[in-house]
Amino acid sequence: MTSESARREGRNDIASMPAALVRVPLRTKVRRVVQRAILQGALAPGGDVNEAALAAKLGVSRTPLREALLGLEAEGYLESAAGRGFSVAPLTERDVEDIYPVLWTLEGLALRLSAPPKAATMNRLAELNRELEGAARSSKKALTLDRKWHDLLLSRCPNRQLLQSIGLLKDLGERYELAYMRHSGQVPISAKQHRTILAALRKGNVDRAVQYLEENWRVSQDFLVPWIQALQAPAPMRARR
Amino acid sequence: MTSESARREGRNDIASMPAALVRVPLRTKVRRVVQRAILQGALAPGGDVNEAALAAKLGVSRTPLREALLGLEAEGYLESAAGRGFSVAPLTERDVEDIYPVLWTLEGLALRLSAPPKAATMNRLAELNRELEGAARSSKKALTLDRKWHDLLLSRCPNRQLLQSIGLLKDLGERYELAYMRHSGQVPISAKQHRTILAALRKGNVDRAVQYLEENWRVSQDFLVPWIQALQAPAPMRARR
DNA sequence: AAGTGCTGTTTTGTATACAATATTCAGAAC
DNA sequence: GTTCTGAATATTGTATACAAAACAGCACTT
Repeated sequence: MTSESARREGRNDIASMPAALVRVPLRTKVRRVVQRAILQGALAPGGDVNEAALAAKLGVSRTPLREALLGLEAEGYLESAAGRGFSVAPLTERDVEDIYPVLWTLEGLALRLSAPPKAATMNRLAELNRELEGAARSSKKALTLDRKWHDLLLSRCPNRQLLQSIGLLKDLGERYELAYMRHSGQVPISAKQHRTILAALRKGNVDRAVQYLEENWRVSQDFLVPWIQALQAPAPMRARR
Repeated sequence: MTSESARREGRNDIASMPAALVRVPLRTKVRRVVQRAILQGALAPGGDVNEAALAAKLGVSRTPLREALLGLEAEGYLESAAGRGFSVAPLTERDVEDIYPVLWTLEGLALRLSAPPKAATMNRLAELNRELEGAARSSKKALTLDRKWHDLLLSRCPNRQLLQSIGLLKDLGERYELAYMRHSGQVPISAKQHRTILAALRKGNVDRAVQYLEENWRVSQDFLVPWIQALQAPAPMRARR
């Protein structure tokens, strides 16, 4: 519409130009880097963050670093105590038990709100799932594929707020999944649930699909909880600091 | 436990002392102030935020102010475009339609996860609701009471992550409700739904209670959507900037 | 009159400086 | 040897400084 009227009047259509020449603030880049460092465990859970040292390592000043850290704190990757700076949020059983129920509930809502997926999407979902089954159970690629699958599943959900919340929670969960992967060499993926979800959707049975979606996430939780319990039990000797 | 062993050894029990002498960072105080300014409309929706001016007005430097602004951006009160700073998030129909469904879904989950409320809590809820019915329909106090009621309803939910998300969403919603109040002199409260929720809970019918909870929030949404539509429709002449 | 290019001013984004609080560690007291 | 104390050090929280954009105005062209 814009473009048509513009063309009609002999002007160029600015609105539909290729790219908006993005200027990414330093704080944003820094944040991505630090977030990856946390996800990959390079910054150990529970460990303190030394601002000056980290800023130096990244080659930036403390200002954009702090802004990045504050953002990561808001998302739950970091904690901060007044006067003693930031520390990496520890991996806790409680967090796992808190995060996943919210996650599956929100994904369920998102699925309910979504327009029925197009046939092409359904096929792509099935294809992705086959890839997933083929991928090594131990590979990080499996996690990426799983994430892609879920994102595609919800791609027609019109509720932005919802999708954003879901994304944040998934990232938080991924932190645990990655840690689990590094520890056990495995990764909690369930291509089986994906198939049942798709089958239910093909029949137009959204309730069923939502139910399987919940089961899908529960698989992850059931992998993680015993692992993290074991992880935290063996060190009861040292008093807390 | 700590206190007993401490007393036995003749030391004072530091751990159970009255207060932890809280040192609140400036960024936190500033954030509260700015958040209130946004909620009360003192910072107009869509308007730009001039950092230097605001910092001067608050009597602080730009650093803690910026940290506060970034936090408020993460929560959805502000937006920021690279290179041109912060602006107050506009009030949009879309936001209302996005926020409330997530809100009632999460509150429903929280209610399901909660242990059955004690008798004393039930009585207090009923009492609060009577107060609410008594409060002027137009008063801000009604909003406060409503908030209190919901918080108490979910007070036994063990999922922190969930409660935090709910709190954030409620604050966002409150921004619309306050704006609506300032505009129309009324406030979307439904003490009726509260009664039905309590009745369902008394019968142990959580499903029913969750259903009424959804209706409760839908009342707010149904108040806000037409209002905001009317609010935005009258100005279609001016091209967007 | 609408558009263009220049110039001075604002405003943001980042870096640095400084003050106050935490932490550390050597030595004293027990 | 352990626990306390206090000076030395490190680290955070906030303020200020600076550089690079963005913005606003204005003469100039057409």
